[in-house]
Amino acid sequence: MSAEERRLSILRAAVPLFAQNGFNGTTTKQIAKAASVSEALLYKHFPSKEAIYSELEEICLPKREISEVIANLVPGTQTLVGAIYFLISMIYKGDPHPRRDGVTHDHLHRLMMNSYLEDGAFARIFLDHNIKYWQPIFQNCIDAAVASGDMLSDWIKPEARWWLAHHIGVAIGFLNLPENQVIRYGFPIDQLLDQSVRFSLRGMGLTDEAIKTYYDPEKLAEFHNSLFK
Amino acid sequence: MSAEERRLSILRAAVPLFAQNGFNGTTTKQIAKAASVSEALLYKHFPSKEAIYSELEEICLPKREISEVIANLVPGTQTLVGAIYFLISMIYKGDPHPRRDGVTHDHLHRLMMNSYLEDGAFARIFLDHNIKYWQPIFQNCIDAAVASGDMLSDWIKPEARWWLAHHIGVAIGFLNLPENQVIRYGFPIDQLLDQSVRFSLRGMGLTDEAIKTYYDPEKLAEFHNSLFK
DNA sequence: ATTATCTATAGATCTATAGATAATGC
DNA sequence: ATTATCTATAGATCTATAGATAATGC
Repeated sequence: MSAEERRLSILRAAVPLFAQNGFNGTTTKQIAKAASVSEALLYKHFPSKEAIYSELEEICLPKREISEVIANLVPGTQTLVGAIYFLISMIYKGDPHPRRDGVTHDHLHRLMMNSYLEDGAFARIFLDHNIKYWQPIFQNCIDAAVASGDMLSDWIKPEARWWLAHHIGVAIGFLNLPENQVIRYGFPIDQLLDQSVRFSLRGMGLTDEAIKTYYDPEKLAEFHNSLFK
Repeated sequence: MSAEERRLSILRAAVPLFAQNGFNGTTTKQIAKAASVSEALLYKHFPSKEAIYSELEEICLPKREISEVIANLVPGTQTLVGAIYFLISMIYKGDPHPRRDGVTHDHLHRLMMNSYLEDGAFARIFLDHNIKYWQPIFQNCIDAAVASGDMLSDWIKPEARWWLAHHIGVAIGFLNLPENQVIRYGFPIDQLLDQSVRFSLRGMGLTDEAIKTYYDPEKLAEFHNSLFK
């Protein structure tokens, strides 16, 4: 195996371990075993365990930017509703078909959450990468929705509209990581995505009329899946 | 020092360490040093490092339940708005004056976040404890707000109203833990609490009219502080 | 006498390196 | 020749315990 291939295979092997057990909970021995190499070889490719950890982002960014598909849709209320549904369901549940070979959504999510408890470096790289694609979509759609009267233009900061929807997605994903349910919502968990999207759309300032017109969870779930064909 | 006193002093010393560095990032040596005792003594009071970690909750629950103050207010829209503001600001920023000797809000928050990445045991204990006080307040206030026409009664599940407001609080607290800002909101960070509360109130189904009438951030900040006198 | 505490250390494990060997490509 | 890889191990550190000593309260 060439140096570069081996390097990547080590990183791929390290992702699930660091994701599940955090930096301190993962040993170089575990990584070596998962990558089927000796511990010594790790240090030929990386100066330290710390270096392996900090270079994980290299294989965690998606190859094909799915949000590009959305970027080509006509900006408007319908697209906005779809984008918010898509944003929240992607953060919460991830891709139906993973787009990063071997790196699942759960791994990525846990690496992000670990990062927020550390210096945030990994999270920053990942968010910066993604926000590039999302920001113009949201901005244009919001402008269009406001112009068409579907969205209130009041006290809310434009960026707060999508960031707080994003935050709802992060929260429902994060707080429901443990297998043993921590939060007892008092309603079936399979309604959580729907409730969160509606809550966010209304919080963002979309009128209840517009939500009724444009938010169709079944159609959106279909649309969501169609993006991954 | 008596056995019980020593036990608690060890737990108190361990909190900042586990909070900052997680379970695997904390050593028994560090705990012993922070508690000014020998490592051997730790094991007279606890069977293992794991046991120290899992018993931290003992000193993390507040002595005086601040939400009891709110429970005595008249249920209604005004109280609901106050309670939501209070809930979110407490999760995000914590008490102005810490109520758990030595255990700061930041420690508690980090222990919670670590727990969600583990088995959720600590988080479950803590949430169960608190929800007891909050749930009836929210339930009664929402009923009253709906009855008075200040709150829509539509698709939203009653429990989703407060849980998703709670989630917003968790998210803004969690995603802003790193000293180096990860999220670039595009508006001043000191407006984040206000934006989050408004977003939540609207998402919950409070009418914009009711928000205008009952939500006064300055009064609420004052009220918030008055609770800790 | 009992309780609280310490010193010393066992035994395991962890990160990282030194030095040797096998495989590859010119 | 160069590159990829391994075995073996140094040196540090980690959790936990054994056994001794100091302090306390009847």
